[in-house]
Amino acid sequence: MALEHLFQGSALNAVDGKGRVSIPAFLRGVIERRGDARTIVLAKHEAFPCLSAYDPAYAALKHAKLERLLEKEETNPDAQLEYQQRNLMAFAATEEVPYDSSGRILMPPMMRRKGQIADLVLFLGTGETFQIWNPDLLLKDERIPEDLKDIARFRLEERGAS
Amino acid sequence: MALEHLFQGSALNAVDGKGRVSIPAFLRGVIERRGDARTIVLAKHEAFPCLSAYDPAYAALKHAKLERLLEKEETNPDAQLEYQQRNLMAFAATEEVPYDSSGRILMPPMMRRKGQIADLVLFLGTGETFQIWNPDLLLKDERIPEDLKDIARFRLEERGAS
DNA sequence: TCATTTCCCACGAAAACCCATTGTATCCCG
DNA sequence: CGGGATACAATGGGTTTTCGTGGGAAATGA
Repeated sequence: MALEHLFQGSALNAVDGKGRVSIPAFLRGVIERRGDARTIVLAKHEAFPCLSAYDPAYAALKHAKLERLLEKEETNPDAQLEYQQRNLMAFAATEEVPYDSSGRILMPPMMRRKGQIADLVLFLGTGETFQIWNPDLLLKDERIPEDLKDIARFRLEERGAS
Repeated sequence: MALEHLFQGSALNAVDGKGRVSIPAFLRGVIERRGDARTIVLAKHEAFPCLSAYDPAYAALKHAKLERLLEKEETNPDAQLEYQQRNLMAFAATEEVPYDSSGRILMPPMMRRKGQIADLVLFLGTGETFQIWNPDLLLKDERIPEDLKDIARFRLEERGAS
C-alpha cells in the first residue's frame, strides 16, 4: 500500500446556500493522479469530530486488504462477524460524491451533520487521506497541536472571519 | 477477485401498495457499470435478518469462490456436503428480478417474507454486494455497530418517520 | 369475468448542469 | 524589472434534468 501521490496542504472554503463546497484544486490534482475518477468518498472520522475523505481508488485498496484478512481466517466464525461489521462501516457508513466541472461537491446532509459542518470548511491533507473540519471545532480540540491551530487561525484571518 | 466498482452508501426507500421498490440510483449505477444487466439477484443474508443483493455478474464470481473453497479442502469428507449445501443456498434460494425504466423492482413475496420487509426498506452498500433491511430490525440487532444505527435513524428522520 | 401484473404518464423535490463574476496567481513582453 | 494580459480558482445564481413516488390504463391469465 504505497500510494504514490499524497494529500498535503490546507485550505479554507465556503459552503454556499445550496450546500455546495469547492474541493481545493491541489487536492483534486492528487485524486485525479491516483485514478481517473472525479469523485471523493466521505466518512465520519474515527477519532476526531470531522470528516475523513479520500478517492475511490483508495477505498478499493482498503477493501482488498479486508478481503485478504478474511480469507486467512475463513473457518473462524468470529472473524466472519467482525468482517461483516467492518465492511458495513467501510461502505454503508460512507458516501461517494462526484464533483462537477468547477470542482464542487454537494455536501450530503448526513455528512454535514456527522462533521458538524457550518458555512466554512477547513481542508487538511494527511497523506493517504484528507480531513474536512468545521474550523471552530478544530480550534476547540485539545488534542490538536498548537501549530496546526495557528494555521487554521491564519486561514480564517486571510478570509476576514473571526 | 478485485471488483472495480463497489457498492457504497445508504438510502431509505418506500415499498408502495403494489410491492414496488425503487433501487437507489447510485446502486443501479454500479450494477450497470459491472455488466449491462438491469437486474438484481436477491437472497436471504446468511448472518443477518435482511436480504443480500447483487448483480448477475457477481453471482458467477461467487460460484467460482465456492469451487475454490472446495478444492482447498478436498481431503475433508464433510467438505463435499458443505459444498452442496452452500451451492444450493447460493443459487436455488435466490431470485433474480429485473428493474424497470424508472429503476423499480417488484419485491417477490417470498423475499418479502424472508427479509421481513414492511413499508420502508434501508439499502446499505457493502462493497461487493448490498443489503436490504427492514430498518426496525436493524435498530434492534445487537451485532450492528452503533454508528450504523445512527445512520439508519438519520434516514428515518430525514423522511419524517419516527 | 375478475384479479393481477405490466406499462405508461404525472408530479414535486432535489440534484446536476450551465453561465457569469471576482479575485489571485502566472506569464509575457517591452 | 514593471505592468498589462491571461489563465485558473472559488463562488453566486438560474435553468434543466433526474429521482423517487403515486396512480391509472392496458395486457395477461385463471
